[in-house]
Amino acid sequence: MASPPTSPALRAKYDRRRAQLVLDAARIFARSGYDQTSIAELTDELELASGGLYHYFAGKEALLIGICDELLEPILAAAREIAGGGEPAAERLRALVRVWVAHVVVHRDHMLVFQQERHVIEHGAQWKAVRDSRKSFERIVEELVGDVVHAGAARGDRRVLLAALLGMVNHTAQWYRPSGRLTPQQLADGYVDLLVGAPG
Amino acid sequence: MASPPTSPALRAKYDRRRAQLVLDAARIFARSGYDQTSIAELTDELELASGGLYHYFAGKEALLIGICDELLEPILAAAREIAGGGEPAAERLRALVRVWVAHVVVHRDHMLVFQQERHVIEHGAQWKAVRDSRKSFERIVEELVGDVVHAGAARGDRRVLLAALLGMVNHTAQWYRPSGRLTPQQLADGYVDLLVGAPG
DNA sequence: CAGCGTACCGAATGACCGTTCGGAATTCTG
DNA sequence: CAGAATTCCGAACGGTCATTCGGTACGCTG
Repeated sequence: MASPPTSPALRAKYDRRRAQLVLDAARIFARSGYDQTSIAELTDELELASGGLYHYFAGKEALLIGICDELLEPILAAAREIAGGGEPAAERLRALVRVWVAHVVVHRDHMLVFQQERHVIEHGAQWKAVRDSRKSFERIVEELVGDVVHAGAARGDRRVLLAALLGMVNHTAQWYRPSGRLTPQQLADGYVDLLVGAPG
Repeated sequence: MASPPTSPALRAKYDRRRAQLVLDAARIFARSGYDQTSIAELTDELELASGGLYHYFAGKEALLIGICDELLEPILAAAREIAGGGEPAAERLRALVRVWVAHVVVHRDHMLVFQQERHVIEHGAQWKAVRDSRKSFERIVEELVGDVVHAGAARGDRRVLLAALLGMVNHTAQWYRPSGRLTPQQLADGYVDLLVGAPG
């Protein structure tokens, strides 16, 4: 991999190009699989020669790390902000699930790749940062669910509620299509209503 | 791949050996990834020379098909039986989720491999049978959820309920460990209680 | 405009991988 | 026990893959 440009203007352009490549790669990997997609196929679709890719990434795995970073970092920051607010726990939970579901819907490709390559992420040495981000996010959700339970607003065991919530939202990437009739917010509210008690 | 033995006694032994290999392969693939695991690594752990594997399987992909079959066929049969019973819809749903969660817990490795290789299964030509099984199962769940909604026992939109249920149960494979404090049945009941209305 | 950093190219390379196959060893069968 | 079927071996093969690197063209900077 070449070093990024030194001048700030060129550096910004380099970063933008790099981020776009990550975005496109996520789409391709989500459709065809990370391992099953060769560098040749990938660069064909990216309209880049195989060597050109290595101008931006140290290797194929660096692309994967880029995809995970684009996925995890924004939602982790949003979650910290929302969970730390002063509103009642049930309201914070609803707000978090709303932005979370919206994030999953927008980053569907990233999610699919992330889930596909779960075992690499869980075991590889250079994946610690990604694992930590994921764990931090889940801990925020866990605490928030605990708060809701403690406030008496929840409908079940906190471990079950947490597992159910993580499952519902993560699974959304597998089936949700923006062309459907449910908006992300309706979906998020539907999920939260299952957890916190509301009229059937 | 060699033909299976003709004599019934030997055929049974052959089938048992084959099933055991599928089981062990599921564990190895779940841990290390289907694509990232070479035949050499796989056969090392199976304590079988690389050539020996091809006595039982036409190729690496046949192993994957075996894993999916072991996963889908029993639960599909059970689902048909339960969903077709005469009990009230909510009871049938609870019964189904109980055996489903138990099945997921026992076949955790199969589930992880199945989810990992989602895109292969969704797109490959020789995967139609597996896709159909999966689709059949989900349709049974979908109809049963619809029945529960129709009976007035459910707590939300039927599309949301279906997505939530599929998400919760499938996601269980990602985190559940038999050494934990929740039994599969407690977990299943917890999931169902979220959907059908019960005291908070 | 000079020259230099940046962006990209694409053939070459070496490693690895799934599969094959001839044969050895073992187990069944009559 | 003889012959046949079965089970397994493991080196060899052809193909594919990620990565490298010397080189070219472009565009920014001074």
